[in-house]
Amino acid sequence: MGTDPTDTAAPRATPDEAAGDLSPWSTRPDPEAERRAKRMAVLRSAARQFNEKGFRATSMDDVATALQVTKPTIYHYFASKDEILFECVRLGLSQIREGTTGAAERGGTGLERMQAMVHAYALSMTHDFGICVSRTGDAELSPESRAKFRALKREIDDIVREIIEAGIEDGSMRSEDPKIATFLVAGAINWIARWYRPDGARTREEIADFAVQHLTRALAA
Amino acid sequence: MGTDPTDTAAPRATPDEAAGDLSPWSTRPDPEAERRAKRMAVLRSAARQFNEKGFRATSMDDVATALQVTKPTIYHYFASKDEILFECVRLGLSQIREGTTGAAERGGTGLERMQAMVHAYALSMTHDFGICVSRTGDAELSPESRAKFRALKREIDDIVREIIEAGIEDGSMRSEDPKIATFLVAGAINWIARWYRPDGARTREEIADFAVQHLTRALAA
DNA sequence: ACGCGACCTTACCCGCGGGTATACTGGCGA
DNA sequence: TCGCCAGTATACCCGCGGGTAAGGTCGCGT
Repeated sequence: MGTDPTDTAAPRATPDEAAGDLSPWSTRPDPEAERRAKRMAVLRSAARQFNEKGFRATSMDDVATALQVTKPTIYHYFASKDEILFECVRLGLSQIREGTTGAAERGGTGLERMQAMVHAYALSMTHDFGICVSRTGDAELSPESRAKFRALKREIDDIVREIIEAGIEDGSMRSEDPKIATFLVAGAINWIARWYRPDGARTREEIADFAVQHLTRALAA
Repeated sequence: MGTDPTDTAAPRATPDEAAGDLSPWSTRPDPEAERRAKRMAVLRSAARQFNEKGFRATSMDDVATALQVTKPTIYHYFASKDEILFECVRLGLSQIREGTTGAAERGGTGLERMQAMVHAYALSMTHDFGICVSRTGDAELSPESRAKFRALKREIDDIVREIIEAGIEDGSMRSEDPKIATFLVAGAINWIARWYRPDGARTREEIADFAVQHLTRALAA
């Protein structure tokens, strides 16, 4: 049993000093990178099932069995179902934010930045966590998570609105009500998550490109 | 008790013949109109709560107590929670369909019909049952209801797409992919249900008017 | 060697909520 | 005056699912 010398690992060099844990030697199977990888696997699997069956209709047993483990294993990595959902939408929102802020900070006219922004945003809506953002209603989160969720979504809306306002200011765009225009644009993009299918007639990129074309036409001066 | 002659009704004329039940005399408190009114009250109350808290988070007790009755009373009028949700979305969808088909069948260019269609559709998304349509995911319905729900939604999409295609044909509109354009337009409109608040800065009509202006600009030739 | 701690299991708890069995009431027709 | 039926209530059932208690195993550092 325990006496079997399964010496599968590489030569274990005795760390000549307490050189921290950065040494590429040390323990082979990684300290906590594995933990993060497992957390990530849980989130991916959960997000996919949430998107398919809905959050409430997906039980923790569903999440666990999809990963071939049992429920308490999941709870070893996450405190609650709410935390899992929140992490999913947080990941989705940070991906969207990276894309949209990247577009906002690049050079060019407002219209050009808008084009880059729509492209990045639309692409995000075809990936698991982005879909999760669109499909998750405020009601499914705990009050605290809901507050953070709303704040993060609001950030995205603000970025979009600021780009539109900048475009109006520099004359490359026009709209009588940038606030409502923002909601309509965001709605068209968010809704992609509801109908996009990976095996559909169009690729992600084609959809994103078309969304850019269609949505900017409504605002171009 | 029962001897109290509460003769609140109009003079009860003895029906001189078995003249059916169409006579405006006959029994005062109506035969089944009241039943329909009560069913409708249940649906209204349920829809509002579904929109506010979400379908799964709204219990049948919630629906009942909001109407100052108890659960079995609700089940006297509806067979299941699923039926209630389905009736809500059916009402919402038929309202949308009336508006959009009305627009499709009126005269004028494709663009003009599109304007009328967007206006009616957007208006529907600011009313209880329309909001219900937008917020209800396929996953919350039973398999049978889900199939019907999808078929009805598909009808709406078809109407929108046909208007767009007609507009392209008559030269009043242009788009490289009417199918995806339909989804983007429908998405922008459906999403209204997610952010519209009756006490917001804009009235329903203002929002609908602006949606017309914004969304048709993306497709006008 | 030994024990400790990370990890994963089996087995369980318990509240919530959809739905029901049953019984009471009041009004209408005969 | 009797019974029937629509309508409503009280009290209950029970399965589902989030979350936990407690124990086993493996691999590491000492």
